[in-house]
Amino acid sequence: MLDLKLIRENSDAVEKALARRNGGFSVKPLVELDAQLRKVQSEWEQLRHRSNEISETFKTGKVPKDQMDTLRQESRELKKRLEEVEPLKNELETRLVELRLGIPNIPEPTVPDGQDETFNLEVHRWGELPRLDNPRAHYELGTELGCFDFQRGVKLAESRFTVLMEAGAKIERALMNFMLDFHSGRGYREVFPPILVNRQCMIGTGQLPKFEGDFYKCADDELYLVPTAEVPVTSLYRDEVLEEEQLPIYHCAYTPNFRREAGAAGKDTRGYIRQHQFNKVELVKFCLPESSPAEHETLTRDAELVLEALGLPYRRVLLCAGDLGFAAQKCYDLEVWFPAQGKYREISSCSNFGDYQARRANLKYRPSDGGKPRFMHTLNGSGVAIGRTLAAILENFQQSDGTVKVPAVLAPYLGGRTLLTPDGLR
RNA sequence: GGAGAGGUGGCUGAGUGGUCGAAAGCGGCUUCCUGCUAAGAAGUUAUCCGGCCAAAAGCUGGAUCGAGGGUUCGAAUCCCUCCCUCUCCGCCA
Repeated sequence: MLDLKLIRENSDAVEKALARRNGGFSVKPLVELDAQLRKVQSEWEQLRHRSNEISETFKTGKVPKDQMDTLRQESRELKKRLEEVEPLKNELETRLVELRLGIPNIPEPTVPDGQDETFNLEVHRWGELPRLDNPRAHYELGTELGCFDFQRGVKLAESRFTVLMEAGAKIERALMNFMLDFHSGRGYREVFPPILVNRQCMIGTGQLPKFEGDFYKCADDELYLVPTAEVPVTSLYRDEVLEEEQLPIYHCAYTPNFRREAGAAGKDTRGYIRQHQFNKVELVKFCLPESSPAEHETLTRDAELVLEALGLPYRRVLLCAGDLGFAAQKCYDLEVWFPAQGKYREISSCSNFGDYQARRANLKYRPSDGGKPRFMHTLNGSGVAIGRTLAAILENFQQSDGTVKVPAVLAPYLGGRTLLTPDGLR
């Protein structure tokens, strides 16, 4: 959510900044509604004021008998008028909030222009690409090695659900534990949040109300399956005022994630890249406004270190304004190399949200100089997506004999076994 | 799921129709005193929105005692609906 005063007083500048995004967002209707609301609010306040005055005179008990009825009458008339003005005021307020919730964050100045991912800027690359004559796709290789059962996944749920079998399940679990241990050893406090969350959480981080169709919802309970751990973890301190000394706060969290992939028909239909349910370890930071740019860099770096520890070649990309997520003001994607596809694919997305989510979720801190509570800044990034990591390991570390060398850092989580063969892990 | 109790300021907790944005205590902040590891005294201490103001300060209006509605000139207080928490029972990994 953007600052209403900022929109009101700099609507042209805000409009211009938002124009860098796709989607034709305009604050004009919001500015008009705001002016209208303030007019109505002013009348409403005057009515309430007079009404309060009348009550006040009663309170003193010094009202002559003959005036009491007149005042009572006036108050009743005020109330009648209020019954017209108040619903209007409420309606305008509701609409204003709805409009505000529908406005995305403003791209930060260092974010490049551009409408789509072709305008994203590569920041750097890491790792050597594997030399493979005929790299096989992770889904073929993984099925052969008994890691995936795609058909039965569909039988149990529907398309884009997969059963991980034996070595596949074990490596997935090893990755989960490895990433959690990795990050909690680097100052990220581990949390394991609810996977069903209420609507307020989804609004707080920016998923709702704009993207209603993208998420799974429990019909009878007004609860949503989390599309990312970002949602519950960012909401941890919702409606709280923390002390400045408590910041920054770093959390890491594993959750399964659920996405309807509504707009993704035909994309990545084969394989383990795009699932309705997938595992991810997420990093979330809460910090002071002035430190969020630096925190963004270190958070992204922490995600990169996971890929480096695993030995997976990747590149970092700075997203252009048109490719930026709704709530983000700046975002780096980490893309891991998929030899069979011959391209880099997103495996982590690290965003700085500024105070955008903090306004929505009401995340504040009290400055140590004793000033008024202020909105903090929030950041998060995948640290990293586990399913895609498994797929990348299969593709990058496959060998000519059909086996896969599993990264050594996972050995402690696999009973020391790091060679994936058709007969399982050895 | 059943029965009961309850939701008040950063916390504890009083308040059953106006004198209540709210006692008291704790905590926080400021000043004073003293001076040595702690204590005393006084004052101060919620959030949000609007207006005046270039802005801050300040002044001023409005809202907020779980949420929404109702009764009344007037609601933390009375009535209705909903949500949540706690205790006991039941059920259950």
